[in-house]
Amino acid sequence: MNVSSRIRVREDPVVRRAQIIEEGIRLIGLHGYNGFTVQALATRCGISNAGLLYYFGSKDALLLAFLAELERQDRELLEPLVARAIGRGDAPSSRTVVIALLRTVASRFTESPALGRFAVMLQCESIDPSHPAHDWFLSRETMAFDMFVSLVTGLTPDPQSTARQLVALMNGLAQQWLRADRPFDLEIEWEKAVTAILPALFEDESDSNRI
Amino acid sequence: MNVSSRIRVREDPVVRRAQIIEEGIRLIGLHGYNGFTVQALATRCGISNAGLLYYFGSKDALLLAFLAELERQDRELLEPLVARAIGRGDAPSSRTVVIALLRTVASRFTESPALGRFAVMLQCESIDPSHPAHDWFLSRETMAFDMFVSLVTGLTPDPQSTARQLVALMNGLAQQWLRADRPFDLEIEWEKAVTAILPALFEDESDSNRI
DNA sequence: GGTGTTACTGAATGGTTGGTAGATAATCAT
DNA sequence: ATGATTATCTACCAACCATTCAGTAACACC
Repeated sequence: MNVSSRIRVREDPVVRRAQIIEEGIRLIGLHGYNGFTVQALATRCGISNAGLLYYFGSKDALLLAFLAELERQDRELLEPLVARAIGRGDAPSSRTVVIALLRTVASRFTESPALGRFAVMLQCESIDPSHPAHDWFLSRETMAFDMFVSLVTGLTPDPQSTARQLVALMNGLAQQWLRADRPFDLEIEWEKAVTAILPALFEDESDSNRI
Repeated sequence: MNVSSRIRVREDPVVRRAQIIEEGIRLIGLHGYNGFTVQALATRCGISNAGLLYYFGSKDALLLAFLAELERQDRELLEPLVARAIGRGDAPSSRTVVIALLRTVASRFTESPALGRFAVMLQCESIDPSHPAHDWFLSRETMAFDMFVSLVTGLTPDPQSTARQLVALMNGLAQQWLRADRPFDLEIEWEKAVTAILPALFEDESDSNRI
């Protein structure tokens, strides 16, 4: 099955790159890295196999580009909030900022499900130490964990465990939501879960740093 | 790379089947169904490609056998507890039985990590509707969810959400534990998490069915 | 020790994979 | 128009994939 049945279109390289990355993230989110083929991505972009590899020389290079895009979007969305929430690292974070940050963590999924699915899928697939994204996700998870720890410090007696629980909950809920037999509202369920795990966050009393 | 360099060994079919299933679960737990090859499994079992398929005629048939084994072990471990915990469905479950059941859910992982890894891996990979295990895991998750709902009813004001949170937590914690950069004690963390999500379960007051 | 059953092998199947080389056509600068 | 650049194509490759089939050797029983 070749592409020549259609007229050859020559796309602006910037646009094509963006298209490849977007569709690639969609495909890997669906089938994982192992279940994903260069051919399938090329077809979906309306170009040939070789045409695709003209931009990204190999399957691994494609994966790296997708991961970079994930990191870029993450940073773009979270960085300002994290900066405000963690601040100098000493001062306790303002509760409203923590709440905003936690909300954002969930809305990332509802606002771009394809990227969320991509992250969930690869994070699981890359448990395998020989997976090309293993190290990447290892460091990503470590960073996320540390971020959560400093976020909940002062709001819970055991920040390590609470942080771990929050990370676990977000992943687990997202996975349920993606399978979505009888779909549910992810943001509402996430808020309920955070309330259960971190009740101090929503208490009205002004003696905030107790517990 | 063929097998003939060694003397041909003829194994008891029952033993060989068990070996194939065990090693297969190990391999899929590592690389997922898509990243797993019939050749690799055969090699690891010390037989040829064709020798493997003499037992299970196709890659899909292998997967079904592995899933059946997962279900078998699950049932063997959980069924007596579930029966005691749910009972007739009307009577509220005794708290000690619920606690025991929740503990078992976690110790499954620590006691046979390979099977746990297999379940986690496939559950994620099978989010894809075209994955051969998609339907299987859909019904499995539904059943687990319903089980948890009837388990926590009477112990929490919102059984649906609490059940969802417990399922999410178990999956999320297990995934963190499997990646295990700085490993942690899964059973302890699970107990902490359950305590946070379901505090009524561990309260000493005897007016158990409140909240 | 011969015979039957069956666990297993080697070799070959056709299809798919990621990747390469050289040709070609669309666009741009002049 | 013309020529240079480059995005994309066709054609091809070797490796790998799951699966098939005709044999072969290990064992059980007599």
